[in-house]
Amino acid sequence: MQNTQNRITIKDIAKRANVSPRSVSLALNNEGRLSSATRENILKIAKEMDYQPNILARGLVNQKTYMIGVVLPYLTNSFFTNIISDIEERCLADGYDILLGNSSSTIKSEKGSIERMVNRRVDGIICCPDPRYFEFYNKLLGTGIPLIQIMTHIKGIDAKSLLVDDEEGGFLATNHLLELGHEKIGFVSFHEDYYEEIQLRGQGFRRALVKNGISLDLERFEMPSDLTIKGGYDAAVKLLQKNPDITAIFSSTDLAALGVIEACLDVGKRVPEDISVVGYDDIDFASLQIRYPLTTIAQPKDQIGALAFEMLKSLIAGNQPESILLKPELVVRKTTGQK
Amino acid sequence: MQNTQNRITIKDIAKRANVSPRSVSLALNNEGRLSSATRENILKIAKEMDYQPNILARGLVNQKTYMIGVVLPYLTNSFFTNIISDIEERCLADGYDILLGNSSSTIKSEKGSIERMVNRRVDGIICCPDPRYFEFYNKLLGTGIPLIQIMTHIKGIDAKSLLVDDEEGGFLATNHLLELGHEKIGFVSFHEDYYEEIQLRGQGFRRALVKNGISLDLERFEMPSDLTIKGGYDAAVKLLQKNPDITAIFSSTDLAALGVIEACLDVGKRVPEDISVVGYDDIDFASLQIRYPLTTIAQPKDQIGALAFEMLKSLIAGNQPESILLKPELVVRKTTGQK
DNA sequence: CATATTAAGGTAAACGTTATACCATTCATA
DNA sequence: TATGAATGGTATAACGTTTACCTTAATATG
Repeated sequence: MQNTQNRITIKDIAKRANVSPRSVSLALNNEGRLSSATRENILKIAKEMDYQPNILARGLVNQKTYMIGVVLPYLTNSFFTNIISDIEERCLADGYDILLGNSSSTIKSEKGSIERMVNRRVDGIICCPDPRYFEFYNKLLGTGIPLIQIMTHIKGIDAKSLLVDDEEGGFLATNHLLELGHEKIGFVSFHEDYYEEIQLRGQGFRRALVKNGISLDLERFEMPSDLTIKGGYDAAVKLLQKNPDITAIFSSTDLAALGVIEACLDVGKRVPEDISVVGYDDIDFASLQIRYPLTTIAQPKDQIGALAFEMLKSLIAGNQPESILLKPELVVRKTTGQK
Repeated sequence: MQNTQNRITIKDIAKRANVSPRSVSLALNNEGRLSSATRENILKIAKEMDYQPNILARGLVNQKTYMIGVVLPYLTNSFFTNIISDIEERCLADGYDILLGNSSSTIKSEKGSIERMVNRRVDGIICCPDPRYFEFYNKLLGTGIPLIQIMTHIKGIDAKSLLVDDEEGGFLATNHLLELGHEKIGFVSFHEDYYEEIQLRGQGFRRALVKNGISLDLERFEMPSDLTIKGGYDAAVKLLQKNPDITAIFSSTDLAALGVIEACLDVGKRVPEDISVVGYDDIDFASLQIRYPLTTIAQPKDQIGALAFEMLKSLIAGNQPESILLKPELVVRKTTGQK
């Protein structure tokens, strides 16, 4: 099948309307000085011929594509797809489109995605940068492309960020457990240290302990993990072995929390009667769990997409938006209870 | 901040290399007859200047954008995001990018998304069309744009489709229950009839009954629902009221199945000891359920994205790929058991 | 009535590529 | 020694818009 797409151009309309291409352009964009008679005639003909503007050509001369790049990890993670969905909604309203990129698999894919978007001359980029690529992003920003980093950020690069206060989140989670009377609390942390944000959750954990005058031997109560389900499971098993008197566990992600709960149940502990579990992220399935809907820290995900787009738009318009730090919220469901 | 993006063009390189722009183009695309000396020199300079091709300009002259549009409903549904993720992976390998569209909210958004993509001159579209928009799609296809419909299809339009055999899926689910000895089986159906695919699940359900010589009063055993969690919950409550002797329920989606299970547990039935539940889709949280991992029908989601892209590529290349009907699979987990 | 102003629209050049067509050389061949 | 092919390159015109800069005619101004 030949692609015989609608190739009506502005010139075709011009010919039919007996005017110059310029007049057609003016009429279509409702600009300039044209008699309303010609203007209306042109618009009528354009409609008749089912004219569709070629946005490429327009972009070429305007130096503006009305496309933004969105590069997030884990396109299958509902947390990120919620954000994309929100951004998309905002984009539409402003005539922007989203060029999608996935940074999850490899270094190559994150840098590759961004480079492709630059080549496509997107007007700006929203991304969740891997903190290890300082050099790359630093150079990228040197070219002046508007970029907003969300959820994570790279220290020292010249880009505004939209973050959620992970330290506060860690504090909220832990404080909730303390208020329920728990004192022996396990913490499932992340085994890599380059993501500052996730480490901050641990700082919040520690601050809450200190504030409540509780001192724990962190060598025993903190267990690093890759934060997958299996990772959470293994971490919980070890925590319970080391500390049989544990009555609560705070997991750095919901996914790992799932594993934690499985592990607790498998060793015969009831949740939350014998052991309370708090997750982090409020990922979709946290609320969708049958019988074990997860108590967790919710990121304000319904704001993130929209705010990020606003910031980017402002940047594109030449302004200097401020970085934003959003506050997380505790969502109490059924996996935590009184000690 | 001014956007001072990298605006090195082919002409800048030409000047530095003392050759014509044409030669630069040839060198960069590794075409034509150029002495290896000049070719290498050009490439070297291009690299030094950190040249990035302008894909817009290229697309304008080639009449090819190397972008494809992907328009799916529910960007937040992991089933669809898995597909997008797979398509994206394939795209990359072939130098394509994805322009994202969401058709979930309104008619306007589905048609709007597609129209925007056409204006952007995408090389092709993968979509999940709403069967009610026959006219729109029919006209669209008249323009010759390559389009592949996945998961759903519109009867009578000239577009190839990639579908999964929902009738077979319904059969598999029901047959599984019958093999476990269940005879009084409830069925949660979809309350709208325009999605032929979902109705087919019901046909498979009925075929399995007939094949096993079981006759049920479908007035009593089939319950229409909107297939949300709440819808599933309500449907199950009604089914159990009408038929206290029910020992199994087949739900047209996993989401509704979640509600079904909640309802069963709430009226004091154990799952699967007292009542077995089968879902449909194998959505992420089906396997992520703590204690209630769902027995369900899995769509071959790891194939769909890749196959759809291959079909589209073939179409773009001017070939006529065949429509494909994939087979679903039964995944037995923990919500079904012997009667 | 001469001149300035303005309304309405045209011409042609951009934007950054690639494609078509053509022009020089050089070198082997009859 | 013409002739033809191979080699290495260039000039120019697209692609579909927008825009800077003209032109013309009509109207206003004094």
